[in-house]
Amino acid sequence: MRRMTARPANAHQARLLRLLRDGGPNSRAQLGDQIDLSRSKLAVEIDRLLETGLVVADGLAASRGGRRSHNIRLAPGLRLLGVDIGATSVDVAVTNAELEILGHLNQPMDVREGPVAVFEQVLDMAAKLRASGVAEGFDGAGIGVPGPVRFPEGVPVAPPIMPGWDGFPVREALSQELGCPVMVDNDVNLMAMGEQHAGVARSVKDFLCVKIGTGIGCGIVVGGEVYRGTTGSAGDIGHIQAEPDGRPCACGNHGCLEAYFGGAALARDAEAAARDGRSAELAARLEEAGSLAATDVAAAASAGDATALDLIREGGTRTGQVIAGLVSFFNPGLVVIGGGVTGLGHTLLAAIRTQVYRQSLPLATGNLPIVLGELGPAAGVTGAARLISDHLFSPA
Amino acid sequence: MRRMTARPANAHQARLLRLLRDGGPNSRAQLGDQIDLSRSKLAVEIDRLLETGLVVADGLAASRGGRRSHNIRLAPGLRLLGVDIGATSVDVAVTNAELEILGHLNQPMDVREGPVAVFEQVLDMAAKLRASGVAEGFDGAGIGVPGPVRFPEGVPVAPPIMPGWDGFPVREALSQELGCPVMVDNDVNLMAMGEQHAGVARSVKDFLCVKIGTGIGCGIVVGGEVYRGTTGSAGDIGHIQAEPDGRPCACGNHGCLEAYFGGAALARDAEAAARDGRSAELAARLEEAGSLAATDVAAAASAGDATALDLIREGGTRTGQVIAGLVSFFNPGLVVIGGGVTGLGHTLLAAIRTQVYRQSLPLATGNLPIVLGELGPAAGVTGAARLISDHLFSPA
DNA sequence: TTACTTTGTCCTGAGACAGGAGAAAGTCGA
DNA sequence: TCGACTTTCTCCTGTCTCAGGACAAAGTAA
Repeated sequence: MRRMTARPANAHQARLLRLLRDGGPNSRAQLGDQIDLSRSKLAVEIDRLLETGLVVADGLAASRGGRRSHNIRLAPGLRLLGVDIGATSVDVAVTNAELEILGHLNQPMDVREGPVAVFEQVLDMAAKLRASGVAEGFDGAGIGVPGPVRFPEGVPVAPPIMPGWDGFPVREALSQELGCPVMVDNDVNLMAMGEQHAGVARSVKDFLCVKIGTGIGCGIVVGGEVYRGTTGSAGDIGHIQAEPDGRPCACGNHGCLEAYFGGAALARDAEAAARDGRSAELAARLEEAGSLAATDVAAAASAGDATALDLIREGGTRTGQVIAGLVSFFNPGLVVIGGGVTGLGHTLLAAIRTQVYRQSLPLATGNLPIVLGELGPAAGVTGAARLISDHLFSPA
Repeated sequence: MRRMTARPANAHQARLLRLLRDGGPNSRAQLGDQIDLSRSKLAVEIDRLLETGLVVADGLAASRGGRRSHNIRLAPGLRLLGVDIGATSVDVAVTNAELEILGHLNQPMDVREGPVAVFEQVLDMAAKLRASGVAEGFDGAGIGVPGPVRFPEGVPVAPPIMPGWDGFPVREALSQELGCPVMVDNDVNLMAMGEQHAGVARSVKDFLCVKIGTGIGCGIVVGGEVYRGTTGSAGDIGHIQAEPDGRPCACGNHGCLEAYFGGAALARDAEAAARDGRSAELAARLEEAGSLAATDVAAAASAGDATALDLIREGGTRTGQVIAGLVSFFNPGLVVIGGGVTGLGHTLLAAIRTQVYRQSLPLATGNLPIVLGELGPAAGVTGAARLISDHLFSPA
């Protein structure tokens, strides 16, 4: 299948494409209500978009009391690839132009095997999705990686948990393999974009999105745009000090948040609790599987195991301490908690909330919702699709 | 004198006014190099600005190898009032359109006396400056207050150290008294804008500006714009927890940064050190003055008093701990340290730097300058003038 | 004096754009 | 079934924006 190569010719067209992406198919008249353009100019720009094939006319809508309108929608054949590379697993999904997920695969993976092995797997998964019939090819791809990225070039920099990835030209390499435009970002930023597009953060301009997976990171959205910092490491909160002179951390410092919580720390603490007899429930699970993961703690907690609940509460309290500082500093309109560890659910959320509401300034917490992400594993891939669609729907 | 009431008619004119403000007088040709407009369009807009009186033609510049150019400059009679209200003193200054300070007064003041008394004093100071001949009237005024502000309305909200100010319509009241447009903001944000306009932060897009005065606050600049947060309390870092279960703080919590450092805490600790005999130097000063302030600690330190130096180092370390977390989170391109306590100078700066460089992520600190503000007390009033000039130089 | 550079003005044609007129297509009540 | 009214969409025209060429003005350098 011939892929879309067209790009909007001007800002008006870009605006229209984004309106159609975020609001779904719409008539000329209703688009006119959302954009500051005269009917005539609007008609001209839509005609041009129709010519390029970026949008299509799609039948008549129901009457709203007068002549029925022609529906305009984004090219139905447009396909985006969203890739969310985690520390221990990878998500690959295909979306249409409205960022609706048409196919989604998740596979275990070890990011430490390096970019070549990982992208072989990713391309294989993409091929499987193509074979399943949801796409004949891709018009663009967004990639999330679990570490800081030099965003303009799409290159990971100094990723602590990703040896072998430093400086690897992800964007360029994948763009060649896939034959379409590619954008690369931090996985946490993509989760924030996903929740902003289709999740709990719709219509919020300034918010934080805390992702607790193997490590802990935070997506920062300012004025509706992801803020990435000067070197692309903004939001790297896993190594903020939670306890002066506390536990040693893999990063070389002491007392980092990640030394106390996150998938890795939680698994280690759970194994310790299983071994020294504090929790029979966890010990049984360790016996069975040979090692423990965050999901085991979640299961033990929902089975009522007191030690597991304590581990979650303590981790939530530590995380809440750090978030409380960030809330005072950043004064967000919303805090979203997401990532693999959200399986810990409301025990975790309650601990975080308690700590933040107790410790942050009343003015900053007065109207501050702290909520779990609503998209789960779809957040990352949706955000990835959104990243590349923002790129495709910009004037060339 | 008749004040300027004209405002730029469109974005081009606004852009030109800001170029002239930030770059000084300039020829049409050189302005054309900095703005994306054709010579003809540029000439039309400049002619219109000349008609409104917002800019004036000001003689011929030296030849650059051809015909000499006419200098264009901002209206030389334009006068802005910059007001920086602190906890214990107030700065009032007059600037021209290029934000150069033409007159500057500083007086002690107690913000707790409430807005009516304070503004009486401010208006009196403004009248003194007018009487000194630097201004015949004001085209606009920027006001900084030491607490959070609902920015669009120009109203302080829930200011902890400013009882009686909550909800006082500062913008409206002063606009009536002065008969000119007024904008109100947090004093820390104005300091950041000042350092950005004329100080160490020129040409830096994303930076933090930590102001250590009576309390401790932080101005956040994202993409060249001050970020104020959802309710205007962004940057309120004085009550971030520096020590779990630490000293009680006036805010009701425990272990806040302001319980350990800032003008108020430093004075209290110094008095304690003087009383229990740890420092003869400080004891002598306490004897003499009846109370101690941060300046006494600074003087004792530069006289070589070990206890005073320790107090500064410890405070700097605490502050550095908090800033380290913010640097990991925000990944700024620059950190500016300012406020009254900068008299403590390089002892303080060294302690902060040590802590931040030790504790933050290498990627975030790799190229991160941490420097003292360069404008001193002029930062706040310059920022205030800049705030109102940004407003005046926006399309009406 | 001549050749060349820089600055600034004038003019024209291309395109952007708003809004009126009106055709097309529908609803609804009598 | 008919007429009044609404909504959608197209076409047209006049106004405004704007870029860039031509050219005049003013200077430098040899």
